[in-house]
Amino acid sequence: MGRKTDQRDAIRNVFRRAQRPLTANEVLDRAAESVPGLGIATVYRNIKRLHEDGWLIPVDLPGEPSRFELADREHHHHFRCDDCGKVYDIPGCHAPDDHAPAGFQVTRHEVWLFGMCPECAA
Amino acid sequence: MGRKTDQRDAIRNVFRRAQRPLTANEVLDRAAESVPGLGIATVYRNIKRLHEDGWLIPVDLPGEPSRFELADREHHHHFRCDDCGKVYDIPGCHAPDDHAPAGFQVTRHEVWLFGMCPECAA
DNA sequence: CTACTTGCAAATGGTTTGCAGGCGC
DNA sequence: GCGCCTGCAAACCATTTGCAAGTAG
Repeated sequence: MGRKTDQRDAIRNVFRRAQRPLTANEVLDRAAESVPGLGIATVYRNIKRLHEDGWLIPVDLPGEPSRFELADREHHHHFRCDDCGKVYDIPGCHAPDDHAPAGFQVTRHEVWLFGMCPECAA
Repeated sequence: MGRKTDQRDAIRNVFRRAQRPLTANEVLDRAAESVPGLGIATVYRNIKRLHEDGWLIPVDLPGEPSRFELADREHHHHFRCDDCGKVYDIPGCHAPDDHAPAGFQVTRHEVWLFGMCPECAA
C-alpha cells in the first residue's frame, strides 16, 4: 500500500473517525489539523489510492462532489435529506440484483433514497 | 415555458427522438445539425429550463456528466454496462420506498444496476 | 541512494455566467 | 420596442497532473 507518511496516516485516521461519507475538502480540513500545510492534491491522491486498494468506497450524489467512506462495512445504501442535505447510512439491502431484463448480467447496484430525515420532519 | 426559438425546438426534438439519456454535448452535436452555430451554453440553459419545467429528468451517475431524458414516462431505473459504458433503461420498479428506518420519510429513490449488457456478454 | 511522496501551481473538463447583440411577440 | 434568447468568452468548481524538492526505507 506504499510508504507510511504523516499525511497518509492523518487522512486514514480522518476516515476512521468519520461517522458519515466525507468529501475531499472535508478530509483536507480535518487532516490539516494534525498535518499543517497538507495540500488538496495529496488528499485526492491518497483517496484515489485508498479507493484502488479497496480501503475506501465512493458515495456519489448527483450534482455534488464525491464522498468516500470506509469499505469494511456491510453493504448498505444511503439516504439524503432534501431539507438539510445530510447523508445517512441505511443498513441492509432491499434491492435484489436480479430484476434486469434477460441478457443483462447484474454484478452490482446502487440505491439512493431521498426525502425527509427524522430531525427535519420534526 | 418561454419563447419559441429554433434552438429550443431543435433541443426538444433531440430528446423526443432519443432512445436513451443524453449528455449536454450529445444534445449539442445532434441539435447543431439543424441549427448551425448552436452554442453549448444555450444547450445548458435550455436543459436547465426544461428540467425546471418538469419536461426533462436528470439521470446522473458517479464520475460522469449529467444526462437527461423525457419526464413523461413510467418510473424506471437504469443499467450501466461496465464494459461499453452504455446506459440502458430498465422498465419497472423493484425497489420499494419503505425500507428506511423509522422516522425517515422517503419520497423518491434512484436505483442503478451495473454489470454486462447483452451485447458485451456475447 | 533511489523511488515514492508531497506541495504548489497550472491544466482539465463539465457547467455557469456576464455581456452585447438579436429576435419573438 | 421591450424583454427574453443567443453566442462567445471568461469564470467556476472539483479534480488531475507536471515538476522540482523532500523523505522513507
